[in-house]
Amino acid sequence: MVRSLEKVDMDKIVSLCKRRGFIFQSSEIYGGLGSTWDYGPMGVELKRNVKDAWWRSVVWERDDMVGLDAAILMHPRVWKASGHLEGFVDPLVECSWCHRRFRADHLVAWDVYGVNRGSEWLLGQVADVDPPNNQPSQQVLYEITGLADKGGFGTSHYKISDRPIEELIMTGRLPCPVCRTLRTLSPPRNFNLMLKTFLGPVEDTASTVYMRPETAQGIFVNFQNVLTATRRKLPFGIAQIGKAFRNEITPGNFVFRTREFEQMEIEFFVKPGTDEEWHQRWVQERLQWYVKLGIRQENLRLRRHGKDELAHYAKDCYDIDYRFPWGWAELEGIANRTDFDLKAHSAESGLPLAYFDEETKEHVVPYVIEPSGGADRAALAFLIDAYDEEPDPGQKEIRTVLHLHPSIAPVKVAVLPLSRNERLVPTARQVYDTLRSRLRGLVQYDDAQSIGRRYRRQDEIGTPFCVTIDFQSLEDNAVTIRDRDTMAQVRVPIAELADALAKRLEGQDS
RNA sequence: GCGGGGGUAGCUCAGUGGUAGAGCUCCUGCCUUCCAAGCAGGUUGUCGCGGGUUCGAGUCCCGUCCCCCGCUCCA
Repeated sequence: MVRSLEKVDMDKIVSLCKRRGFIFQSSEIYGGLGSTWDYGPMGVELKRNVKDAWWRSVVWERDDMVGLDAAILMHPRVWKASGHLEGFVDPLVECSWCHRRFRADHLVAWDVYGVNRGSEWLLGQVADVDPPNNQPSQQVLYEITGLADKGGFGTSHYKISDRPIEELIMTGRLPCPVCRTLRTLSPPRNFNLMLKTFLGPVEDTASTVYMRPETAQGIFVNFQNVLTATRRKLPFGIAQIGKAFRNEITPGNFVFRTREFEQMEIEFFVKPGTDEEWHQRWVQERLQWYVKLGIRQENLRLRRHGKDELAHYAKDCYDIDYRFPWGWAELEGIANRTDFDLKAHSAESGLPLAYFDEETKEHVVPYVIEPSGGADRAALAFLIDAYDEEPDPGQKEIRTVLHLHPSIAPVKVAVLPLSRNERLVPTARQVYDTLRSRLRGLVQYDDAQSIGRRYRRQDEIGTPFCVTIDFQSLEDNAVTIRDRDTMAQVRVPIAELADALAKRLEGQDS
């Protein structure tokens, strides 16, 4: 079974998602609403399975984790304390000539002075985006000072100094870092990435609240509650799955970046000093989760954030990236948030948020390791990685099949009578009824059209096993189990069918 | 926000001013044996939306929404 990424293009995925009921565009009959998507009957099963697998892995299978489900709407002061009100703002600068946009805080600017006989004068200004070395390039210097025409002279004649970016932009003498045009950069405009709404029926008197931009804060503000209620000792973690909202400037790539999305977040509280070790452990733990559920290792990578890339709360961060058809992109970030959040909420609320260490008889503010993944992104990655088109032996048709791990496949088993012949129906319905009650997960019944067509339909939604009832079944009380990946068939007595299927579905779990 | 491409049946798309189409899918019936099979039938459209020009608009004009690629960013 060779699955190459070249076969996957997003149009085919999007098309399959709609055709088979995985993902629909939201509000489609009204022309759609940008960046919002609805999960159909297959999609909701897939996404639930992904979330369940995550929950099982990080809560049920561990003894150092508990769960939580906090409200989406929280007190506005939460966002003041967390820094989102101030810091979750991208100051954007736009060049009116080339229409490129830059984050002002990613621009680095220098004044360039010429020096002659002890006096100095401003030759010009230079901007660059995330330069590798903290200096403007020689080429840029020549262009901005016009020295190239005069044959140029050495850098010893320059004096370079940093200045606040905003001030430089206002002077109009700072060129666009890409097209180098002068006087075209707009003043920085703040894009607050939080969605606002109003609490209370009358808009003018209602209070402004925010739709949470991350589920994490619900965990931090409940830290003391959980600690008291569960009598946990460090280290321990709190897991939460829930919707979050961000006014992304540029959403896109199907469900990859949307303004409403679902997070699977852990805040793992550890003693200061042990945080770096726990960080490494969680990075490996989380990476292996994707591998275990079937994502090919070569399509996954770890990427450590550069210092300049870190969020305002983070000391260190690794991304788990997946090789999407459009390139490497983040599935999950595992950050070391230090004691930033607990201390911030403690300061804002005036309440101590700390842990009493019985050994040292001291209060400590735990450090926090945060594995934070996107449920929608994970589901999409599983879908893409499972997608395959195989040549159909003997036929010219291609077989489209999702090689989904059984535990996340939307339909576990399909029950297919060989034909609609009425003699087959009672046995087929009986098998269907039994499997529905005995198996964990969705079981489908399909008797429409030829058996081959029905196999292909199930392949396309990634159903691991099909059970076929034929006329011989009426004689020997046995049915056929057909394997999605190999298309091989084995005959099993009906009495043993549920166990045989359960074994196959769970046997591939590890 | 800017540039480029696009929106016609469930899907992929054809249709450059004159009766809305094709392939696949889907549905019904027949078939005692297994991989989109065969035979016989059948359903499907606010041509993204709103205006305008015209005797007549899927087609031309204006506006608008949405999708894709790029610039940006994160889960």
